[in-house]
Amino acid sequence: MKPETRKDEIIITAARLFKEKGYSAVTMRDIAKAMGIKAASLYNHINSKQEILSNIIITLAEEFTKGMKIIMNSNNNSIDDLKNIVDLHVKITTNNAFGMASLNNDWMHLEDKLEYYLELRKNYENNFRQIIELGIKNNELVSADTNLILFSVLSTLRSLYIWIPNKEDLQNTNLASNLSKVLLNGIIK
Amino acid sequence: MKPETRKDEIIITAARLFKEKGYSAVTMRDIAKAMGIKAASLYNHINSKQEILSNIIITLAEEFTKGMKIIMNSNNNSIDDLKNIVDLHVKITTNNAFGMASLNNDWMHLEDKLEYYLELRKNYENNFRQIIELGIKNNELVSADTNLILFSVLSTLRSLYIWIPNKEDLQNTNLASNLSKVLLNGIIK
DNA sequence: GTCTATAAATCGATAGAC
DNA sequence: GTCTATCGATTTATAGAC
Repeated sequence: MKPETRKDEIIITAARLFKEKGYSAVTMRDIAKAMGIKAASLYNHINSKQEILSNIIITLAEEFTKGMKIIMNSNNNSIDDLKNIVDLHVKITTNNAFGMASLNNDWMHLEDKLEYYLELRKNYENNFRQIIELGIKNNELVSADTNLILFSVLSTLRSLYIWIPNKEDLQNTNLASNLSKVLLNGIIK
Repeated sequence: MKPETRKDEIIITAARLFKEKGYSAVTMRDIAKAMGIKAASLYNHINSKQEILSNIIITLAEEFTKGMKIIMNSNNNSIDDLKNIVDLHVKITTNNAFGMASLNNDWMHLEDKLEYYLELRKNYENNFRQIIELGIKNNELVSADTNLILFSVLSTLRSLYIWIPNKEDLQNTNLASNLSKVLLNGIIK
């Protein structure tokens, strides 16, 4: 996420602050101060605080939608589909960990784009669930409750934005493949 | 979490609203309105909005600390320790899912109690890590990266508050034991 | 224990100069 | 593209009547 326009710069700065304190607790003055300008100047590039949030979240939600579409259209087995989903989350989160915080925690503050976001999220979860169900049907996955598996795996993937920035803790090299192993095979020897 | 005093009632109402929109986006008027009174009346029972948040979060953090202490003092093997940790999270979250949202998402808005909270969380994670490390050392757990296992399991447990209230999705009966199976044994057949 | 009224600070956003 | 100045609305919290 390199800023190419002044608008991008605002969005990236805002995403970083939103991650620290959440959308509602960050003021336009906070964003401006972090950029070394005054709050009024922001409005020469964006129309509202809401537009910043909307841009952060919808951009990411559409990336996930696009990635999931490719996975659904492949002819892989369920295990490989799941590995590709892990890859997708690691890749998007590594590229924009700050924005992922807004996607996870501030989507309810969307206004115009709230319904659209909820639609994208619903479709994503339904596709994810479909992959799990097919895996169970084909005897590739254990026959545990589908929603329990979905919840367990997706919770970990959605929390990646908290851990990925700490490069000391989690070596990013092969993070996706190591995470897939833990999620798929468990942790018992 | 049954309200016994008027103060409890305020805290429980606030926790429900904090879960929906986050601490910063909920006003004292919102809380009062949900209780059918005026905002000024709240101050006859609590001293500040901050005190409400602090009460919600610290109560829960101390419950986890207490539960972890019991687990650490038991002489179980690592697998049973992990199962007991899952039980602990399911139990506390089932009892107070709304409050868990604040614990996870609004801890950074703590003021006086922020340091204390961070201390409790650090100790909890260190104990958790110790259990995992011992499990790896004793050949009970796979020798994956300790922090990766900690991250993966803890992320799922911390997200329980989102899913547990949807009783349709996740049957709460045996949730803890089914979740332990998925987390420990994975999902591959 | 709840109310009305209001203080003091801060919010998002706009107008207009440079 | 950034600034100063400011508007109107909203925030937490208090004072004092009932």
